[in-house]
Order: sequence, then C-alpha cells, then structure tokens
Amino acid sequence: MKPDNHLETSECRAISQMLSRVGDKWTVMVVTFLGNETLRFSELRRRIGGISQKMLTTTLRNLERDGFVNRTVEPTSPPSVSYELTALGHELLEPVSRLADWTRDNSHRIEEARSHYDRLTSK
Amino acid sequence: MKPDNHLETSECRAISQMLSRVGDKWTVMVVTFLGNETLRFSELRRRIGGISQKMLTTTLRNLERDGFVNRTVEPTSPPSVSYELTALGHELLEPVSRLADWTRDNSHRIEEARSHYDRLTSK
DNA sequence: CCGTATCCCCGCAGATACTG
DNA sequence: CAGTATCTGCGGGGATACGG
Repeated sequence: MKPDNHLETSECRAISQMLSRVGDKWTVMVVTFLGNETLRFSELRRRIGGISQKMLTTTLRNLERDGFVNRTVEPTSPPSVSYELTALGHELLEPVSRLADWTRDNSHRIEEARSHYDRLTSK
Repeated sequence: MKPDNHLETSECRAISQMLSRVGDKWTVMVVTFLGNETLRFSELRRRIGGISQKMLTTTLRNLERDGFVNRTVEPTSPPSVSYELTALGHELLEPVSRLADWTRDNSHRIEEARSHYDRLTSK
C-alpha cells in the first residue's frame, strides 16, 4: 500500500466483501481444481474430497453467478454437467495467488507471533 | 496463477484461512486506518464509525496475536492505549492492496455477471 | 448423475450493562 | 478511557433424504 493514502471506507468494505467472498470454505479449492481443466461435478467432488454435495453446488452456483465459472449441461441420460473457469475466473487467480505466495512465505512469522502471544497470555 | 500447476490441497486451506482471516468484517478497515499513523482505541473507533467496542477489541486482539499490530499502554489515569502496524502488518498490505486494485478494476464485470445471472434465473 | 429440501449445530457479531 | 461479561439473532455449513 502506498504510504501516503489509505483506502476509502467504502472501498474497504468492497475489499472485505471480496476477501470473504473468495475466502469462504471451498471457493479457493474449487477454483484451483478448475484452474487447468474442465471437470464434471462428480469428478470435481471426488478430487476435492470432504465436500458435501450441497456445498459444492452452492459454491459453484455462486462462482457462476459472479462470472468466474461456466456451467455446461450435456442433456444426456443421466445428465453430464461440466464446469470451467471463465477469463474473469483466471484473472482473479492472479492477485489471489500473490496473496497465496505471501501466506506461504510468511506463515512461520505469524505462527511465531501467535505462540509468543499465547505464551504471554496463558499464564 | 501459472498454467501448469495448481495449489496443493493443504495450501488451499491455508489461503482460504488467510482470506477469511483478513476478510472478516472489520480487519481491513482497522489495518487501513492504522496504515499511516498510530491511533488510540477511541480515536480509532471514532474514525471507523459503526463498530462496537467489543468488535474493535476483538479485531485488535486478533491482529496483535498474529503479529500485525503493536499495542502500547501508557499507565496514566485514565489509561491511554495506542495501536500501530508492525512491519509484518505493513507487508501484508501489499498483496491485499493488489487484490483491492483488482476488485476496483473488475467490480463492474462481476456486477454485470450477477445481474445477467439473476435476470435468467428469476423468471 | 446432478441437484434440491429440510433439519440442525455452531460461531460471528451486535446490544447492553458493568469494572479498573 | 479501555476494556470484559452476558444474552441474543443470524447465517454458514454439514447430514440426510428425496426428485428429475
């Protein structure tokens, strides 16, 4: 962040919303698995592991609504539904992966701060 | 994101946690207001506006625990407590502001996608 | 195979009242 | 001034069952 300005209050809210939007329990994982290939619903679910059908549906619907994911239905029987990232979805991954890099590089500093804090406050 | 790799499952979780960690209701706003100056509790509260005492305390405690904020108590009467960003806190702002830039630049595309989606599904 | 409907639990967040 | 304690409502997210 530039030293001599800070975000406007309304922009802060927009950023918080985007962070929590993308930071919900499954979105990053779904977007990551769709990052390089188109996947069907059940294949996606199998790869993620541990996600309920309901939450995968919800997560994909929200991503579709925001224009991050495309949903394609093959009207076969039984139906086959596949998902892929849109251009916008790919673009979103860039700033998110920057934050991912930062998190990977600095998680040990956060861990240290936490254990230091906990040591001081627990006794 | 690089084309031929994706984040590991465990890393996805770490990123989701960081996103929701920073994406909670007040963190971005608090960090932003502390971005350029040290502030006392009540001054910070006054500037943010609309935050309860409890939530400001909680948000600051979490930031302190993670090493993003320093808390300094002047043992006067009544007490004076001031907060400032640590080096780690300032560094965190960099990738966050990248995402902020992206959000500002692309929010209209998301809005369009949403209204398009809602138009199709509401009828 | 893909999705929806229901029920339920739990933790975030606000309101309010009270202390050093 | 700067907290803590308590109560409450709301929404995310899981389990389960059912439908096209």
